[in-house]
Amino acid sequence: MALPPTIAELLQFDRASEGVVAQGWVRTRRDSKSCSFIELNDGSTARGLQVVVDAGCSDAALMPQILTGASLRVRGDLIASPAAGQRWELQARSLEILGPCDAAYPLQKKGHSPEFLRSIAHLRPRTQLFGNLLRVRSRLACAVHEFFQQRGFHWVHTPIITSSDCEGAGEMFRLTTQKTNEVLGAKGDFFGRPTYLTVSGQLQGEALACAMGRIYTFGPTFRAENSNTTRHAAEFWMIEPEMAFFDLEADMTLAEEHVRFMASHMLQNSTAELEFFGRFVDKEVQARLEQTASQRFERISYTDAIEILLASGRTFTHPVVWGEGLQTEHERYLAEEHVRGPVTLYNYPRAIKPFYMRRNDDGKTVAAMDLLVPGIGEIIGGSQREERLDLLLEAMQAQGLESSDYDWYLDLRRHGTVPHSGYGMGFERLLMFATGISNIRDVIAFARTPGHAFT
RNA sequence: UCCUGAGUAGCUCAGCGGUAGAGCGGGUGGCUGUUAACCACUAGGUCGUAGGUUCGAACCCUACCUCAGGAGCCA
Repeated sequence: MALPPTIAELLQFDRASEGVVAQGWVRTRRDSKSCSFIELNDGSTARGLQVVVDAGCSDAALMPQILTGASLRVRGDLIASPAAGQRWELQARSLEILGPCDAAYPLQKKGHSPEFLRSIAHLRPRTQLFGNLLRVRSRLACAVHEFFQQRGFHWVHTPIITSSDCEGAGEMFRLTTQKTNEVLGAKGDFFGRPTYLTVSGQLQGEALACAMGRIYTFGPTFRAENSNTTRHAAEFWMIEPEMAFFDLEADMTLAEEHVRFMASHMLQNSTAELEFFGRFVDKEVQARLEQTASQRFERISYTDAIEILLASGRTFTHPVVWGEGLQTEHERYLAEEHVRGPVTLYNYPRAIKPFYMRRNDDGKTVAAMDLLVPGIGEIIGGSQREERLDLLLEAMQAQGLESSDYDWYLDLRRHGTVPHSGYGMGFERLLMFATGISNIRDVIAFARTPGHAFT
């Protein structure tokens, strides 16, 4: 038995066709003396199907009940549209209301504010904005796999439940079956030790890379930071490649190729969605993607970046000092004004970076890199990992970490250690870059941020 | 968590000391192969909550709640 066709499939027909069935939700209805026009959408495509119901149609009497939001099944003939605006339209023979929709339906034909749409997360997927976003999200997720699969990477699955309480990436959500007053990780607790939701699959990813060569993870990640910004969520999807025999140079090259690949993919495969985002969300989005897809990325060492900032003649709110982290205003200046495009910063001071990053020969810096894009800021953060046991132990000690907590991780350096590198890319941040949507809460269907875990 | 701003009709907002308004959406009628259609009429609001100032508060003051933007942290 054939699958019911989507509207996207109907619109791709190359000839008129009698007796087709279309199903979907009503976006708008317009009445004329001789007929009514219904725009029907089923999520398969940005443009809906125009259904024409002649006044003489046996089901024309249903028209007053066909309000925005109602779900319909329409049988009719797909014909070339005599009017401008669409190639095909469906001349209805019969209509069936699958689910009526009353006047309390909150979505209208007009645009809504993102804040209002967030309050109806279960209905906002029916808007054009979210339909377009969710289709892009799906395609770009596949594109991530294409990118890595073409380059000999293996997709691995690192655990979501983790027992290392210090993966070096922020506050963690505790996971327990204990009742309120019992101790996390006590004897009766499920795992018999404290467990958390993962903040990064990197450490396990290193173990897998030191066997499989090139691997990547792509899955949910959890951070319990009380961050209230347009770029942070408590639950987000992260892509973390980890490569044996890659130094920082190769790591940066891969990261740049990755961003460029995603930009090209968006331009080639999501043209209808991109046009929508360019019209209603961000006029610059297409130009930015084209620039990213074609331009060579700049690379600037941290030390040179400090020089550039000092020479800029700008007064920044936060002082520019070698050894301090770069503030958002500094990163914005570098990406948006100095380079005017994507830029990779590398070789950061040792003191401000985690223990696992590889110490450079100067003794002062580590082989770390951040890839910044205009408008979003950091989209990728990565490093070459410290593969030398003695230096790794030294770095752990300097940061007050207990080496016995990382025994299995240190073991990788004891048994056939190799130079290796990796990075993390925030998938939602990539989507923000690809669509121009400026708030992370609007690129994930059901966003989790501090105080918000509804739906 | 800190700083700033905002909460008025289902939605987007105007009103900023003197009897609550518009557009959209809903209803009714009209017009038109329409394209976020158009025209007329109509229903719809304890002005975030609780106090206070005043003859009188949506408007001024205080506290709280909620939301947004910026910062920190980062992906």
